[in-house]
Amino acid sequence: MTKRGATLSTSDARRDAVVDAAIAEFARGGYHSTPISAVAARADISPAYVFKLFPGKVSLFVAALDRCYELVAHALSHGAARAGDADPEKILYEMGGAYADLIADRNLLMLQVHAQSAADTPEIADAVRRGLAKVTELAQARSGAEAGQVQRFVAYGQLCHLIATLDLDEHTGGWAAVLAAGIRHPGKP
Amino acid sequence: MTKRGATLSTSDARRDAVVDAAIAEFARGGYHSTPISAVAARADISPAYVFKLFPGKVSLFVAALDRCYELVAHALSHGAARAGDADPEKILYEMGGAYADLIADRNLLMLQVHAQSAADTPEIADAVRRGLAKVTELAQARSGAEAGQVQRFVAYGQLCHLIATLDLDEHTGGWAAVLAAGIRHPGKP
DNA sequence: CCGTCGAGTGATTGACCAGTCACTCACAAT
DNA sequence: ATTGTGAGTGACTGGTCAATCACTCGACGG
Repeated sequence: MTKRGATLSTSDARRDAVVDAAIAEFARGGYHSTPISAVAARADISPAYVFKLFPGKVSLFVAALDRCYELVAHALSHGAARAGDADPEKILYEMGGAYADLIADRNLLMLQVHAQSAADTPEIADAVRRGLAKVTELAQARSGAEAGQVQRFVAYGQLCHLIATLDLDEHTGGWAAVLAAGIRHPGKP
Repeated sequence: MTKRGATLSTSDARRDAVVDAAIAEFARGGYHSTPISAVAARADISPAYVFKLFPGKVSLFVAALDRCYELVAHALSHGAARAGDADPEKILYEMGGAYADLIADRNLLMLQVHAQSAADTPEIADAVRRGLAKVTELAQARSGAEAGQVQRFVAYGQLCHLIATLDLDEHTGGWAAVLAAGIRHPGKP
């Protein structure tokens, strides 16, 4: 997290704004089909200036991804806090609910999907591993659950990504209802 | 499945070869960063001829994806057959094993990952939904398992994709071992 | 021997995009 | 007033890629 609230030079503020724009744009188009100019336009600056704030396209994507996992970790942490000191299963359930709330707008979710697909770029793969490590360790530490429960937690998170990406719900067909059952659908209460 | 073995004009044989090449190349680079010329080179034809065999890049990708899900369905079907009429849980377990064997070379796995990321193209999203419907219905019908078990089956399949994409194994760190526990790692016995 | 039909290609076009560079402009300190 | 500094941009470059088209070549029937 860049030190928001601390004295903040204009260019650091810009950098943060560009990261926000990058999350939105990369979530829409993915890494390879999102031009820097789209991010620049959303942040209301010129494409050239993006390259003064970040050394290249990859590092901008990585910055967006780092921020994404930061937000996810933050949400999970709050979910765990909300559950208090219930049993592990219940704490994981609350964390899942907090995650569902966070990704309701789909940006953070799609960014993760696109990142997985772009993981042949080593810097991106590293960022995903870093983020996933943080999330996994946080889920395990805060819930006190066994490894198998944490594994299931992440697996259903991945399933949730698939469901959201494909816009599945019961009206898509019986098979879709099987996959989506009990998964809080992003964008719906 | 294209009628392999039936009398087959030269151009149909080419089309099949191009689909094979497309699976390999799209699995490497994903949809947006794989040029048609790469597929053409692997199939030993000119890029121009690819456009005579397929109306455009999207339909080539969709053809590759359709074939991918065909192979997956075939593998699951064999896994189910191997299990005989054991209990549903055991049949699903065998199907999972058959899937792990199939995707040992990662091409079919990575193609699915890339397809999910490219699902903002409607034709691709349709193809993924079609394939996933086939797989889900097959798993349910052949195993006789309840919806919840089938859902878990697919969720762990997605987790398996994540693990393979990021090359996770126990030596990546403790958190990776949590996620990868009991998952047959592609490319290892 | 000729025509034609399908396989296959070379060359090109038009668009797009990552990254660079020289430049302007506003402002602050001396 | 002058100078220095950092924010911000316009214009350009080199390269890539999807798609098109006119073309060649060989096989095969008459």
